[in-house]
Order: sequence, then C-alpha cells, then structure tokens
Amino acid sequence: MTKTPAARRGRPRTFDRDKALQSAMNVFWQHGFDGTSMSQLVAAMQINSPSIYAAFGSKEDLFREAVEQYVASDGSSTMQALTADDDVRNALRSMLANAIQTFTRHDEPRGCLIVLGARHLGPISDPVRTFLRDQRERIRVLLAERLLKAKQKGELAPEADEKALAACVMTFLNGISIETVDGTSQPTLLAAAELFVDRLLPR
Amino acid sequence: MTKTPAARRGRPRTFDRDKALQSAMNVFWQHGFDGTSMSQLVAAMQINSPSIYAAFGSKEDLFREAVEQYVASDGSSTMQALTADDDVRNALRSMLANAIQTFTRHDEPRGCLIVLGARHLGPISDPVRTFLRDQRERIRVLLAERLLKAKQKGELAPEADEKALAACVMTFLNGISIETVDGTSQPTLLAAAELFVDRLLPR
DNA sequence: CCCAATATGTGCTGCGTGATACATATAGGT
DNA sequence: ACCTATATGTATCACGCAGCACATATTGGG
Repeated sequence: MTKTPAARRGRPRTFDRDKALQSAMNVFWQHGFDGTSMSQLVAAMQINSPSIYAAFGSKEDLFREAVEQYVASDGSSTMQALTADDDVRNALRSMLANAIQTFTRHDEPRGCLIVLGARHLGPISDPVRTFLRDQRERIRVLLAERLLKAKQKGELAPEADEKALAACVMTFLNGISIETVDGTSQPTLLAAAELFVDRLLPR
Repeated sequence: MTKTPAARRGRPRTFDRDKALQSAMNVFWQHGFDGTSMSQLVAAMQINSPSIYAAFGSKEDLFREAVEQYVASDGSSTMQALTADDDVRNALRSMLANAIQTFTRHDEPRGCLIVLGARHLGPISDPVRTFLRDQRERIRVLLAERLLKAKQKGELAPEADEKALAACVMTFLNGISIETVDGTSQPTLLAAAELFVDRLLPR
C-alpha cells in the first residue's frame, strides 16, 4: 500500500523544495548556523522568508534538514569509503582523502558542516580570521623547527619529512580544540595524544 | 635611559587595564570574537562601553590585545614544553598534554583561542550544538567498529585499542576541517593524512 | 460557483548589536 | 585660580536580526 498522491488542495508551491534545501545547505556549510542570516537564505533560496518559514518551520529546523541532507549525500560517500575496501589501511586512507576533497571542493573551502556548523565564520578577508591564521602559522613553523633539530641530532630517521610530520601534529592539535569543546574527556584525549606521538615518531 | 613616568595629565583611570584585558580575554576565549557582545564585555570587565573604547580602541583592537595576552601566557607555556625536553617524543607528549590541560582548564572547556577565536559558539545547551555533537559521535562509533572488525580479522595487532585508535582518527579528522578553512593546500593535507595512517596502523 | 486550503509578497515588529555624543568629574601644569 | 587633558556615566544612534500579520493569489472539492 504505497502512499496515495494525496491530491493536495490549495495553491501549489512555485519552487522546488529539494533544490531550495540544497541552496540552504550550501549557505549553512559556508557560514555556519549563526553566521547565516535569513536574508542570505532568502537570496540563496530565491524565496521570501514567510515561504521559508511555511515550508521548513524555523531557521533551526531548516538547518537540521540541511545537515541531514549533508549527511546523506557528502557525508555518506565519505563513510562508505570506510567500509568499501577490505584492507583497513586503504579504507582509512581513502576515507580521509575523500573527506579532504569534500571539504575543499568549493571556491572557498568549507571544512565539514558537522564539525563547523555551529560556528560562525566571517569572510575570508576578515582581518580577525587572517590575524589568527598567522598566529597558527607561527606554531606550525615552531613545530617544524623542533622536528628538524631532532632529525639533525639523530633522534629521527634521516629520511623523515619534518614538514609533513609538523603538518600531522598541527592537524592533531587543531582537532583537540574541537574535541575539548565537544566535551571529550581529558583522559580520553591524553590517551589519544600518547598513542599519537608513540606511533608518529617510532623509535 | 628608561622611559620617564610621563606624569599623565587628566583624570586617572579607576580600573586596572591589565585586569580588564584579562577579563576580556576570558570572555573571548569562551565565546569567540563574533560570539562576544559588547554588553558581555561591559559586564565582565566592569567598565562602561565608552571607557572600553577609550582604553582599547574598538572591539577588534581589544580582541587582538586579548589574543596577544593569551599567546604570551597560556600559549607560551605550551610552546615552552616543546623545547624544554631534550627528547623529541617527550617534548611533543608534554606539549600536547599541556595543551589539553589548558583547553579543559575551565568549567566549560574552551579549546584554543587561536584556533576557535574567529568562531562563534553558543551555550553548551544550544540545541544546534548538541545535535551536531551527536552526529559526530556516530562517526566515532563507526570508526571504532571498523577498527574492531580489522582487529578480529587479524589486520591489527590483537592488543590494539580500537577505541583509542578511533579517538586518534577522530581528532585528526576534526583537525582537517580547521585546516581546510585555514587555506592549507589539498596536497599538504593529503600527504599528512597518508603519513598519519601509515604511522598509526603499522604493519 | 463558491468555499476551504495552501502559497506568496509587502511591510512591519521588538530586540540586540557595535559604536558614539554629550555633560560631568577629576587630575596636572602654570 | 584657571586652563587643558583625560576618564566616566547616561542615554542614544542607525542597523541588521529572526520572525510574523495580513492581504492577496491560486489551487481542488463539493
């Protein structure tokens, strides 16, 4: 017993609900929930705000639907990579590669909607954003210098790539910030960090 | 020739500029730049907004000073750990441990101001935030399941801790999002990911 | 043909934002 | 004492925000 067409009464929609949701998802993906204003959504979806509210409920409801759509499309392909290959290493590699490509697919990279969606993000020219990025770059340089020194002292294999290692540590360090705010317990993070260092710099 | 006391004219300040800056830093640390309102700053610093503008210039100038203070205090102790120990592994371990403790030191964990400062973050009860955290938790579970399967198939050492490994991958994955919006190039990230997987899951 | 039901567009509301104008208060210089 | 310079507190500005009231338009059912 499939659902009947239901023969809806009243004036029909003049826009495609799925396409409108897709447009909304892209705006949310780029700017986060708080960083996205109704006027931006109105412009991107090409619908006036009362129609948005009528069709989706509220800004928050719209966001939730957008996230579900994201998970079902971009997100699921990344997760499929995890189970597609029989070999764990290949599976992990292709999953991470898939994620990186998804996050950088657009003109202005957006990262992961699930990870950054609750966060505002101003324009790429935002002086605050640029300022902070410079601060982070300094840390990356310090890490590479420290690793280079270790390599010269013979603590690391001569063929070790200190810049790639620094990039690894930097990524891990950035991830820690997300996790702490997420509420991941301190012991869990400390254990993960121990494991990370032990594996990254084998004796 | 040290700088003369300068014998400032006019009505003197009734508040301690450094303490006010410290208070501002804490608010920015907790809520990010956009997420912090002037009224929050007024409440935390115990100064009316005209005095804040007179003493610090603008909200953005105040934020920059707050970040510099952060780098000079909390940030520098983390970075000192990197050079304190002669052994690279110990140095990296203690740096990461120091960072984790700094990020989780307060009632509500704040992560790193440098990493998250350009991003808004609502209250911990924010339904949007909770919703997204749940989505991320699902990914962590999927990762652990995949790794457990691999362990059972003998692809991983029997003593491997799939949950700790999943936590590691999760942290790395979260970090990738930060890096992509930072503008780190795709090849750099892909290389770091390759290196990460190779080291994390040794044959 | 008229009614009920749904969609659309105009224009608004109350609120919080970052920032400031203005009058007043308090200091040093001469 | 008077002038200049700085700090403070009140009260306010114009603006953008999420959301909605209301009238109008367009459909199917009877």
